[in-house]
Amino acid sequence: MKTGVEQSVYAVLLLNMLPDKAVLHSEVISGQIGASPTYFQKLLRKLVSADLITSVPGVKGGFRLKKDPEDIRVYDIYVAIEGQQSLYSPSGILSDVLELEYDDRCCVLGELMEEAEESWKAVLKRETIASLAEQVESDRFVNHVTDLKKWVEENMVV
Amino acid sequence: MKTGVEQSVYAVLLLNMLPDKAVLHSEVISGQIGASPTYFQKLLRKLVSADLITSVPGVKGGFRLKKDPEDIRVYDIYVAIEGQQSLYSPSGILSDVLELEYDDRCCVLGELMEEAEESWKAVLKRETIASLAEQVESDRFVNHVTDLKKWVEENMVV
DNA sequence: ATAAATTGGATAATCATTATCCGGTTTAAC
DNA sequence: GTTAAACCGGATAATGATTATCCAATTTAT
Repeated sequence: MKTGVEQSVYAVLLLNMLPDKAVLHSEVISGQIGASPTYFQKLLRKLVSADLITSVPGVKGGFRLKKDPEDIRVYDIYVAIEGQQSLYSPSGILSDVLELEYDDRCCVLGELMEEAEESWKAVLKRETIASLAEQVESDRFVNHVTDLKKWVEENMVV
Repeated sequence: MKTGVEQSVYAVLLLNMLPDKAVLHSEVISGQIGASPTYFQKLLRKLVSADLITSVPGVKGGFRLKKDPEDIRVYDIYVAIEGQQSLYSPSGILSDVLELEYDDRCCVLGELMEEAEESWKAVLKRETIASLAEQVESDRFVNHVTDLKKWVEENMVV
């Protein structure tokens, strides 16, 4: 998996710590995450296009969650960033070898890989931002999270 | 997934059609699969290093299965080609953010991705070359497979 | 001996991801 | 209004992993 997805998940986790109506400037987020600011904007925009977060233009602008954290699955973020393309893109090798018709392109290996991928996606669909946030708070990181929340309050706008 | 794995699986399926002690020249295989001959040799060598196939050097040399098809899992081929590296390589972003100790690097997202990957691998571990070959034979491709077997007999050595 | 195959290393080409730049639009504050 | 600060979107370069090529060395059947 590409790092873009990982960074995006953490960005959404940060936005989830915002109080109502507050926003976070994109450079503030990318700075905290340690990502390239310009590239990170592209990622944020993909999240906007996917209706996961909202953007506020202009001075005092920034980004904010659009959906409830319970309604944002890790899988949604994955799709928003990487698109619907699957991990496995069948090149139709065996199809050529066996001179199959177009309908049969979904050959044995393709079927297997598709099943494997569905199994992979199922795990990502199970977890939401809310459940992740809960883990972060309840687990071993409680102290650090309070620091992080303080940082969010210091850097948020409006 | 990279095409190298896909090509390798089909190569092993081809080798599985060989009668005992016969071998297939690497360029014959890559020609049938439609892969770059020189790069395909690298793939075959990885399969050799993983003890999945055997190579016979010299005139009348080539490649042959080393294990029984029942003992070659699709997952074995995947690991042979791509190595143990996981789909998800945690960049430790949240670790930095939360200033975690090294032991805690396995943060929430990392654990989730690991579980997803295990689920993905499980499907690949389930299927073997033997079961794939069985599907190919029993399914809709029976006619084509006999053609393919004829081709193998015409192009094999010894 | 010779021809034909694999072995292994060094190296180039290709492609997707990541990163940067710039002009345009929106909005808060003066 | 004017200005400053933010997002928007397209074009484009840099990076890195995968794929591809070449070449000398080794092995083996004829």
